[in-house]
Amino acid sequence: MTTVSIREVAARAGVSPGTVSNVLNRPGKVAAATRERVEEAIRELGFVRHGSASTLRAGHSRTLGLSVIDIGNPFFTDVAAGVEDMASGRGYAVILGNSAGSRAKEERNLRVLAEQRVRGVLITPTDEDLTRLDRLRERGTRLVLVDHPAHRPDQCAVAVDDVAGGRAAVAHLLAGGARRVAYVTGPLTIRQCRERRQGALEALEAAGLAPDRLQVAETTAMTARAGEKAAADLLAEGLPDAVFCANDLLALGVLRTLLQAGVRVPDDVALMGYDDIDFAAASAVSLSSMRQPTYQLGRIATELLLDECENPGAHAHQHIMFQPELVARESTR
Amino acid sequence: MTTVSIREVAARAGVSPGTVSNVLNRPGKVAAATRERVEEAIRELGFVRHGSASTLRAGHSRTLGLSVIDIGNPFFTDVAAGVEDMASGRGYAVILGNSAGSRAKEERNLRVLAEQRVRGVLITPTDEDLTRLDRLRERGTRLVLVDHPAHRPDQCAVAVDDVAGGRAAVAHLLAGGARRVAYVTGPLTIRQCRERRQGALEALEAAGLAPDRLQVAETTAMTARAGEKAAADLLAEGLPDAVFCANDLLALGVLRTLLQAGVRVPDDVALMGYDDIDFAAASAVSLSSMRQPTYQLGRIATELLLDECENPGAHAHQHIMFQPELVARESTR
DNA sequence: CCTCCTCAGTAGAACGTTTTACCCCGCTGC
DNA sequence: GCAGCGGGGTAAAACGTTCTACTGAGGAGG
Repeated sequence: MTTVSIREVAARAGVSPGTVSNVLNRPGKVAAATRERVEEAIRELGFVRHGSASTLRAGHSRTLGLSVIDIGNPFFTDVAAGVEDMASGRGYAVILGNSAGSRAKEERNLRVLAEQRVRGVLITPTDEDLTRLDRLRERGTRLVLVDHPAHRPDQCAVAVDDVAGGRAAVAHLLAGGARRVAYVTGPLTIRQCRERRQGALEALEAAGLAPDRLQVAETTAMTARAGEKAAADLLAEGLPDAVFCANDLLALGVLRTLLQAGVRVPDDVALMGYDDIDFAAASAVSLSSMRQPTYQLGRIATELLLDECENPGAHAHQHIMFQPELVARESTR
Repeated sequence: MTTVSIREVAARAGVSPGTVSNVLNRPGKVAAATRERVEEAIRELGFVRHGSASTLRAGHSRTLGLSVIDIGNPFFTDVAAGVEDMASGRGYAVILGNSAGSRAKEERNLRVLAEQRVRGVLITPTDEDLTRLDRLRERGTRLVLVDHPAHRPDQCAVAVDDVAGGRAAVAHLLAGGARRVAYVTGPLTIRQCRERRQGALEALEAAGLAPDRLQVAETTAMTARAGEKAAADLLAEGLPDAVFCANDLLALGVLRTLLQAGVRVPDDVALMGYDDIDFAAASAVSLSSMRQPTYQLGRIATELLLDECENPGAHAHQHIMFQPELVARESTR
């Protein structure tokens, strides 16, 4: 219970508290002999630096905030794993916030992060109104957008080209012979969903087909359960030649429902997901999907953020855009 | 950049800093009129409490630590979702640590949590040596074990009965006619893996079969990839009647490899997983599994932890043990 | 009229670091 | 012999809260 402070370490090592602080933060500035004495005292007393005191005085912490849309989605856990690896390798802690697609929850999480005075924030925003993010930046919190393009030049962002992804996915379905395609998507307030639709439309146009060949089915969540519901609706309304889903969770739900209804995939209906989560390859009919470099996304975003935090002068803002990759499996054979 | 402090709020509202603090922490102690003046000043200035200063002075923070074994495993993300919901509902932030099964990484994460002076820690330990946890406790950090039974009475723990789970799983396989069972498991240093094996052996014994009917295949990780490798080995050595996997990720890997090799599941080999992750039901052959109340696990553990933190006097330590539930699907028909 | 209480609020000392300004000492160069 | 310098260290003032002890003001009770 009694927590040992820098002062006691100093007393034991026969130096001043300032020197202990130097050993902790700028070991080079301390003579080798004294440094060893201090380090020994630290070990003997089991001293652990009080992060809050340090943050308070130094004006910045060694924690990052990570705000994601759905922690249950393997896409985001892969991103989170990348973030966590990079951050903890550099001695930073990560505070996780799950906005669960709700803007209110996202705001609550950002508030918590602001109170904690995190050094920087990695965020996949739930919607397009990024002014509240500017407010954070004004208060000195660095920000990197993840899986979202930059909304202003003086900012880092790491994203994947969703229009290209949607285009490639639907082009693939059309190449397989489909002429009527359903797009099962999460809320169109989500940028990714809109852009993938945009790409889908471009693919139709490139094939000389009218835009109304794309039948849009919007769900309220991007989960397998929502996918099941959407598939049930499709069954009731009449099936298209192919279904393109805005992510793999939706696609797995669609797949499950279609198979249960005796629909053959891909013979009756071809199916494409998005994200290429690990489970896509293991599903009942293995799922074609658009692969994204998720883990890399997390790592690189974190690297940019830490660079911006630690070398504010030299830092050059970057807008990185990855290209997704088509992975064709049974569901579109 | 210039951060507004409690002092400026006080000046604007024409009160002392102490009163502002009271408005923040004990609104009841302040007359309604003054409180409103203060709240207005807070709004106008965009004041956000400095969490570190608060922690430093008050002696405890409003953050919890969560240390899990594998953030890529849906089992743990479900737990994490439960933790996050409960914690953020009560105004706490969650610092996430992924030990990735490595003890060294777990220790590094715990160190970070100690520095942050988190109010309490939720942890699924990577191994059985819990003395380092006692060290945390001595320093005043409350601790709740998640998916692990308590190692001492003065401590809360929320777990699921793994011996019963292993027993039920293998009993189910034996009831289906299997006489030789392979147990594909992660490192046996992990308690869950050992106890499920124990249960498996008990099931054999109850059926009057010798323990050597259980062929143990130990992998280095509990991932789909490790499962694929284990299945390849089984194929080389000669297949058993049934395979019981220590978790669903392993089982999905095993399934994928078996099917690719032309083995029919369940006709040639029956297969059981563990955890009943969402994806188990959607796999090529839908997977029988042992369901655990994951989200509840996270919620309840957090509730116990917060109770212990906030009412240290009244708190009664609890050892909660859930029972897993058998979910039979195609892979064991 | 005096004492005692409660209510509402204040002043000021913590909390454990980091940082700034400064000191001392021995050495170098002239 | 002395100015100048740099290495190694110290003292003390912050940082923004919370908390403890205290002050007045207004009643209530005797």
